[in-house]
Amino acid sequence: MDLAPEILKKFGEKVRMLRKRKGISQEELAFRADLHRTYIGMIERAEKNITLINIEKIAKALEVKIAELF
Amino acid sequence: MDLAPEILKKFGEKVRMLRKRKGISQEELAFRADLHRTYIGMIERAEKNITLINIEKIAKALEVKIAELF
DNA sequence: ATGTGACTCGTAGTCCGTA
DNA sequence: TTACGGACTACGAGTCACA
Repeated sequence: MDLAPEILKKFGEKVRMLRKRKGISQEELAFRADLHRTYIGMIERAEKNITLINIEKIAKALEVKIAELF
Repeated sequence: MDLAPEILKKFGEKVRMLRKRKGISQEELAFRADLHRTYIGMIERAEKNITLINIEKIAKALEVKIAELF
């Protein structure tokens, strides 16, 4: 991602907020979501255009509904 | 996509439902979302793991919030 | 009006590191 | 613990011809 669209920024911020609320690290979230450590960081920094399947994985790992991420 | 995960099926069905409710064709939706006609079809049939940016485009074209798609 | 196979190309996503 | 980099592979984006 060269230029981060608003939607990705919002999503990343939301993930970061919910992750911190749960008091876990990016690494721990990555583990729970079965995604790579560096990838979670990229999502929070809005550097990647995440796919639906991974959105679901993260929602489950954060124990929230997908709709709550928006 | 070889084997369609549940989340993609649900998403596709939802898009199709909302599109029909608006009484527009895949072609019309594609035009409004600035996406290709066949691509919309693939999403409704859960053949693609759609990314967040395109989810947003479709939500806008359907005039609903992203959260309403879940 | 929609489904499908085939195709190119860019990027999603992983893995190795360093600071 | 996180940011960021380079290199890599897999797969999503996007289009077409035809059924």
